[in-house]
Amino acid sequence: MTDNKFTLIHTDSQTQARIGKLRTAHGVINTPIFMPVGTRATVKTCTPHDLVEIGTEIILGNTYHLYLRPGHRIVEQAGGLHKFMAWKKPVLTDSGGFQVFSLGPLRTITEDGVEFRSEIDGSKHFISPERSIEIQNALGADIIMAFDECPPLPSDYDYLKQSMEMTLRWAERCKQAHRNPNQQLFGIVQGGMEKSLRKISVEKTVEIGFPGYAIGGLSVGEEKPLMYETLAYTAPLLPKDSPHYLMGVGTPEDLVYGISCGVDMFDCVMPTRNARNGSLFTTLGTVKIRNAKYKADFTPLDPNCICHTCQNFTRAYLRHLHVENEILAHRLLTLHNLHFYLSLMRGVRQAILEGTFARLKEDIGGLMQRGQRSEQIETESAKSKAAKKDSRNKQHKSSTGSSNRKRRRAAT
RNA sequence: GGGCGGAUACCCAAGUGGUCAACGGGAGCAGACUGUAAAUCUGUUGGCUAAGCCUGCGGAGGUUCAAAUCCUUCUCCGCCCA
Repeated sequence: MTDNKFTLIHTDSQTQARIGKLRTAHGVINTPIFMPVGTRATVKTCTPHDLVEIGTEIILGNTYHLYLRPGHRIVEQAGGLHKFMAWKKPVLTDSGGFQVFSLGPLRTITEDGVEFRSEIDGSKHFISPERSIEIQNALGADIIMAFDECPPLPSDYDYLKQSMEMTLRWAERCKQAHRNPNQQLFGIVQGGMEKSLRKISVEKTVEIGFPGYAIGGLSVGEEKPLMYETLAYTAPLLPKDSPHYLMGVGTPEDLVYGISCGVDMFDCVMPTRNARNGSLFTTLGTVKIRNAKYKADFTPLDPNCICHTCQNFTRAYLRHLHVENEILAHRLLTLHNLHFYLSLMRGVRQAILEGTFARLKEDIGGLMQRGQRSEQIETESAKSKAAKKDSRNKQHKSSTGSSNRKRRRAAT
C-alpha cells in the first residue's frame, strides 16, 4: 500500500499499545481514540460545538438509520453528513452490519444481502454490500465500513464459519463497489469466539486489502474473560501499519485492555446512553446519580474532573435534574461521560508516549486525570497564543475597531 | 334535621363473601445498559425471629367455617332537600 494514511508514532515496549495519527479528508485524528456515537447524525444532546469543547476528534454515524430517515439522498443533497449536521471534523459511518444483529427479529439474511423490516413503519428494505456502500458514499463519511454480519450469541461453529465466510465475500463486494477515494473503506474481522475462524478471517480480510481493519462481533453478550481472550488473540494478528478498530467496545477498562492489545480506535454508546440513564463514569467509580444518597450532596460529580459539568454543578443538582427528567440533565451528564472517555484516551496516549502505560494500565482514574492535565496545558497554550495574537492585532488596529468588537460581543 | 353517594397501601384507583398482603397507574427505592428500535428496560415497595407468622381495605361491634366485600353503629368528606 503506497498511500498509507496511518502513521505509527510509537509502540509501547511492554504491551502492544501504540500511538499514531490517521489522516482523513476532514483532518488528522490521534490514536488511540474514542469516537462518540451519533447514530442519527447527532451525538444525542450535544451540539458540534459541545463535542469540540470536550476534545472530540471524530464521531460515528449510522448507515441504516440515516438511510431510513431522513434518507441518504437528503443528506447528500445537504452536501453530505458533515454539512448536514454542521460537524467539520472526521466522521465514520457504520455499514448497518450491527443492525443485522440488533434488529434480529426484523430481518432475514441471504447471500445477497439483508432484508430489514423498518422498526418505524414496518416497511421492507433490502441492504446488500453494494447498497450499503452506495448509501455510505452518499452520506460522505471519511471512514466507511464494510457490510458484515455480526452473528448473535450463541452461534455454533458451523454458523460462525458460514457467517464469517459470507462476511468475507461481502467485504470483497464492498471493496468492488466503493468508488470515492476521499472515503477510506475499512474491512471487518468476524469469527465469534473461535480463534481458528478469527485467524482465517484476519488473513482473508487482509488479503482483500483495506486501509484499516475492524474487529467486530465482540461484546455481544459473551463473558468478559472470553471477550478479552478473543481480543488478545485477534488484535495482534492485524497488520501493524494499519489502524485497528474495535467496534462497539466498551467500558473504560475494556478500552484500556483493548489498547494494550494494539487497538487504535473505539466507539461505544455506553458513555452517551449511560449518561442519559443516570450512570456516570468517574475517577471514583460509577455514580448512579438518581440514588437517594446524592439528594443533598453538594460536591461535584467527580472532584477530579475539569469538565464543564463538574466545574459548575453539584451532584444534588444533577440528581434533581435527572429525577425531574429535565433535558439539561441529559446534556450535562452526556458531556461529562464523553469528557471522561476522551480524557482517558488523552491520558493513555500520554502514558504510551512516556513509557508508563503498562504501569498505569490498572489505574483508570489516574490515566483520566493525566489526560485532563494535558488538556489543560493545551487549552492554556491555545489561550496564550490567542492572547498574543489579540495583542498584536490591537497594535495594528484602531481603538474604535476594538471597541466595536466589544460592543458586538456584548450585544450577543 | 332528612336523603343519597363515598372513605382501600406514599398518591390515584380496581376489587363487592373464600383463589386478597389486595389488579392497574403514578411516585419512591435499587439494578441493568458495550458498531443506539434505548431520556430505555428490569426488579422492588405493610411488618417480622421470613418456604412461616403477624398486622391490614375510615373507627367500634356483629353475622359466617371464612369479611376489603354482608349487618349495626359512630366519625369524616361530597352532593341534594329542608
